Amino acid sequence: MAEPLPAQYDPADIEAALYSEWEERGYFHARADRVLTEAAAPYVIVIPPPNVTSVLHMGHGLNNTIQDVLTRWRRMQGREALYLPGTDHAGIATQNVVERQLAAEGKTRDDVGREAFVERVWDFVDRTGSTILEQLRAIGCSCDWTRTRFTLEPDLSRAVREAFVRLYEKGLIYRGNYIINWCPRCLTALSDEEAEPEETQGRLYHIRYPVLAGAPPGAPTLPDGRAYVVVATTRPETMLGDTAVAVNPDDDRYRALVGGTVLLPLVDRELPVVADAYVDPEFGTGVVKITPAHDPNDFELARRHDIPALDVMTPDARMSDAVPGPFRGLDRFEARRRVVAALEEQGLVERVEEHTHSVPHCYRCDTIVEPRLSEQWFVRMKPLAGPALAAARSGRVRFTPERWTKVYEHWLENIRDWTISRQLWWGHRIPVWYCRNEECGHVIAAREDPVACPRCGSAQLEQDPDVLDTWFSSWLWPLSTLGWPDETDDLRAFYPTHTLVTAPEILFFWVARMIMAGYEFRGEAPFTDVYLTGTVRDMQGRKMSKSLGNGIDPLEVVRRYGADALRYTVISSVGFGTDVYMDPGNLDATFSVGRNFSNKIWNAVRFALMNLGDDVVAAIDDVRSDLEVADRWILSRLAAATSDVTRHLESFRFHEAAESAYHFFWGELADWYLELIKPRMQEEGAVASRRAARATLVHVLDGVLRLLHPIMPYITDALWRRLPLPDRAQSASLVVARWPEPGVRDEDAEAQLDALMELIGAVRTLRSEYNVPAASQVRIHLTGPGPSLRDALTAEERAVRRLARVEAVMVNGGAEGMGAHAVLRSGADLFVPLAGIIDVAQERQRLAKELERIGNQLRATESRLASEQFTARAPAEIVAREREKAASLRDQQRRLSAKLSGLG
RNA sequence: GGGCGCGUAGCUCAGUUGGUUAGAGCGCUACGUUGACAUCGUAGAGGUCAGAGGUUCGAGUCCUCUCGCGCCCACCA
Repeated sequence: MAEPLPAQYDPADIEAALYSEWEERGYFHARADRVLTEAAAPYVIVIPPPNVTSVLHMGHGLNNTIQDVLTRWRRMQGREALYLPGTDHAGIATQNVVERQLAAEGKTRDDVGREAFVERVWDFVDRTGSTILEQLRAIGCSCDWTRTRFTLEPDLSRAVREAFVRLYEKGLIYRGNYIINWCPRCLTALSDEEAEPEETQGRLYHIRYPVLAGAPPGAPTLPDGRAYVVVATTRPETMLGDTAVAVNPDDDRYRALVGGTVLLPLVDRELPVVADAYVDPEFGTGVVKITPAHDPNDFELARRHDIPALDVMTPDARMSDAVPGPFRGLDRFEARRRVVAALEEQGLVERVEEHTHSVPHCYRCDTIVEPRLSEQWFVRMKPLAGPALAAARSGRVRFTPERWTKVYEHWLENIRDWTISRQLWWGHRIPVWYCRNEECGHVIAAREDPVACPRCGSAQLEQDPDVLDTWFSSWLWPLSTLGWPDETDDLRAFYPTHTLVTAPEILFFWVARMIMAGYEFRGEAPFTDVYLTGTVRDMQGRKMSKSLGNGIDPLEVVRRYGADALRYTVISSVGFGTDVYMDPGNLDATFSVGRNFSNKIWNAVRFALMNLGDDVVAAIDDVRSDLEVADRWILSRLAAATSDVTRHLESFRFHEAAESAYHFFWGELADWYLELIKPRMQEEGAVASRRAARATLVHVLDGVLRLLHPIMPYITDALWRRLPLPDRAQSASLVVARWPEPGVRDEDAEAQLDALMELIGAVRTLRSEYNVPAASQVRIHLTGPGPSLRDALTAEERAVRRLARVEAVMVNGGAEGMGAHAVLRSGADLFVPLAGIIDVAQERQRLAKELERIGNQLRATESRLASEQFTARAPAEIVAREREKAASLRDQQRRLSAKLSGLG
């Protein structure tokens, strides 16, 4: 016999060693040739690449555990399972980290220069970039580490170039002057998705603009006699860049003003007044200042009316030299104060209102985004959106929970062009070169760095200084990680992938764009299912984040309770598409479910192993004829659990899958079956009974450990290896063992055990209610037990005696003297002779209350049965059930009444 | 301004197409070291399923409205 297991489960004893072993044996390695030449069915999950700078948090813990559960489960089902890991270079995020390091040395990126800076980032990434991947190992993720990818590695960069050039050649990538979201701190453009609106308390300033020509009749006048109109704005500092004023064409108040001019205060510029339907006459004063260079709507309006744009800010959002002297160089918010002060001095501020509106913030650094006129690269999205939309509508790509489909569709239907250039250094350099030969000026987008201009032959080429949005590499991830644009074996074997597990926050950033890229570059969606997880939040409902300091470190949880405890807890907390709440302040309570369950598994199996002894265990099929009712019952329950867990995993109902396995293991196997067979295991004489119990036990443990393995890989594999399996497995580890087939239910055995458990429960309840000391034995009398209970008693009376501390079971015994009384659902009455312990008055009261309850139920049931609508329309089995219920209730009523009168 | 989601036991949540007595874990109470497990066992208390109407033989589940939370989208300066 193997070494006995320690009584306390210590995950640290087994986890690290097991993981190395799994990895060394190549269990996580998927082989393309099996798919291509042996027709193995693949199952592929490509990891949402975490930022290369990040450290594991509970969001990853949740996400990657789900991915690993799916991967391990499919692997056990015999699929060629690939869980492909990797990291994202995360343009802004990573650049920020290194810039902060430089700042600590008192330097900026410009001080070191582009080349040295990028080198420094690579250094940093090389040193720290594998942290998060190591951490994924610690939580047990069965990734194929031989295929680890990084978005900025050469192969993937080649994919990025290929994609860019193809789109460019198709005319889907263009460069233009537009208002984009600009982060004045990161000094780069942001996509619409990267600018996050936040409700902000601001002010609405009403400013008087003197009218030069076209003053509306009755317009108010300034002390100097000039007429004026009032313009409302939330951003007075931008008025320095006003180049027009607009009103609604249907606004009668300002009809005279259209075509006239006003004078821009502080600057003394003459501004034309135009009419445009964009202006809402209801809002503010109905007169809008137009600042084309600093507001996207104004920009569009200015285009329509051919109004020039005047940029009045520097990239870091200070006022530029285009504004009057006193304001030059001022930060935008300081400029706002000064502008307002100057206007007040001149009596040009009519009033200031409090005003709540949403202001876009940089998703990386939370700085208020500045709309800025600049030349950027864009992808035309409309043509790409079509197939992606059709995929969702046809169900080719399924979203779980389904409601996300609508959100996805809505975004695609209203898609806008994607700003893909970023003014950063860390990332994929835009593969565009400009010919500096003035007579040529050719623009070249190329897969390979060109040495000379293909048009004029000049060697004076200059590459675009910008890099591409990080998501421009991410959207190719399922393709590029498998080798695209080359036609690799991996690509042929594993594309399209199967399940994408990710957070809904990046549905637009990433998921939708991947689907578009999949169709555009390979004519096929990159995956079949998208499972959107909830967000991990603290008890106040706040998202866990580093800055709030409310996070839970998954590694801390692994250290304290083990990876399996973490995984079980997380999986069982995953409601269907709802957020997950965890208490960072009380890890013991939060992870008690998983920790306690791990310990239970450990001890139950340990007990089983101690009892199984050294003899060879028979195969279940060799003991069929000797199986007793308890054996048949647990086999039937295993069949039920197997089909439940499988079904729930198939529909992404992780909570239910975890709970089914948990309930079977703890509530049925440990609580009942192990207790039921204890005597049989130790009996020397009854060879067949013992042999059947041992065979069943091993078979059931084997089955349940398999069911639990995807969720709790370590403890299940460690224990499974110790099982004395009759046909010592084909495989040496659960990782590559087969997922069990459901097996056949045994209704008869289930009915018997239900009755038996109910009887034992009833006796226990009585003992507890009447404070019968644990040590004292009682006798029970049963009148009219049903057939199931009768059979069960014949087979398992011993169990009743032991588990309920009963010294004798008397069937058909009448009422004798005073007795406690319980009504069993099976219809049997139970009397426990406990003379001298029972409070008769209390018992009478109890019986009366019970009678009333039964009377109510009976009335309800009878009236339902009396209703023709019910008998006519309800399904036959429901009606039959109601009839049985009524009969049973009447029976109970009769007995209780007799009992009550018997009490005197 | 549109759209979506949530509200079930003290807490965190399950409850798949409407169908027996609405479940789990934690917490709480009582008893218990009966030879796997005190990270345990047995028993128990605790719910007008947010509220109001409706559909139905039957509603936690479907519909309408109200209240309270949360999220997403949107160019009202």
